[in-house]
Amino acid sequence: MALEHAILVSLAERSASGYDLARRFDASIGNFWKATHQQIYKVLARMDTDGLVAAQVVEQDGRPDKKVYVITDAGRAELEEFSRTPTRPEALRSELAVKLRALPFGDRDAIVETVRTRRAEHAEKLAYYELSAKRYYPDPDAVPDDEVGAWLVLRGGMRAERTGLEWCDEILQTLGER
Amino acid sequence: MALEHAILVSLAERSASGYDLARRFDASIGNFWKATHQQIYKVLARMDTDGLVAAQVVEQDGRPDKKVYVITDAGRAELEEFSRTPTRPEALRSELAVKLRALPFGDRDAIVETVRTRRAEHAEKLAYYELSAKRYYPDPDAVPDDEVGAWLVLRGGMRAERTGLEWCDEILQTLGER
DNA sequence: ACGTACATGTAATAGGTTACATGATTCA
DNA sequence: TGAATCATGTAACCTATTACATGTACGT
Repeated sequence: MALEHAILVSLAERSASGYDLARRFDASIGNFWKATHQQIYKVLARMDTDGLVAAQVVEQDGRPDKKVYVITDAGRAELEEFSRTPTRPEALRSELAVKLRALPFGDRDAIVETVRTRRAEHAEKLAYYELSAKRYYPDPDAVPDDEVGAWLVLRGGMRAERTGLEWCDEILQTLGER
Repeated sequence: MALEHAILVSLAERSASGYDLARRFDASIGNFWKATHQQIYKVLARMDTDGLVAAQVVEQDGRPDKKVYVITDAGRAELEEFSRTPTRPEALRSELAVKLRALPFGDRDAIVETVRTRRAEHAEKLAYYELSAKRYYPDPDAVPDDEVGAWLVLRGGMRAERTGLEWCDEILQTLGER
């Protein structure tokens, strides 16, 4: 399971509570790995019993107590081990593709509308990535060594969104001509 | 669940046994929706009891009997309904991205090797798609109306592979410089 | 008075993977 | 004799989603 490893990476960068992690999975990490808070709490609990992370209860005033999780040596070892295991090609599942194949058996206008919506989603995400890039890495030739990974992931995200957007345009143009 | 719909699309195109479907999910449909034969048999059985498909046992000589599944009217209605429901953005999960973020905590050489492997996979798949395109759609301006969906999906596949490949090149170049 | 942020979880269900199981035919 | 193709499934397990559940503090 790679959610485990995504959490380890996140905790290696900075210790956090389950709640904090859930927010990270809504933003930065969420750009390439989605997870809900329910799932995070569950996996975190198992990782705790497995010794990959250690929890420390922090009392706060005016706010509920929180459990701050810290990556352990075993966790760091697991992360290193993970980096050494081969990654198999991602099993892709494109519902949009299923719908395109369903064109002869479905509602063409509705499918076109779905593509328009998808196009807007790609455009929005691309704009967001470009803004992040400008903000955090104003000079692409001066990205700090320990942030190259994050930078490359951001670059990948931009590429993927741009490609998705262009694909939508091709679909709309092709279907519009007929 | 969209596996259900992928199966309906496939059966709408042509009736098939579970085994046939499993092979299609290894090739054509498998380019955008993965499923194993175990999963297909399970879902197919449920779809049968739900009345979306109907099975007919065909005896063969020299080969085991097979159950040929045919899409029913209810199945066609479900497919049309599916084409009308909005599709939410795909929840992406990129293990490669997790590994890139793990660069400061892992084995750099191993990660680079993973990227090289991934690059080769993209190249292979791209070549395969391009061959398919040349074979089945030699004239892109003369794609039959009922095959535009399939053609557009193929185009999307090519775009995605090319983008993945280019991303790998960027990663290798960036990491090679440091 | 209402919504949002903070904070952590359980329970039920759905979806998916891996391993196991069987048996005939065809081809090298 | 052994591997590949045809053909269909069960069982155990893991992963993920959706719904439910609770309670404080702060701002408007």
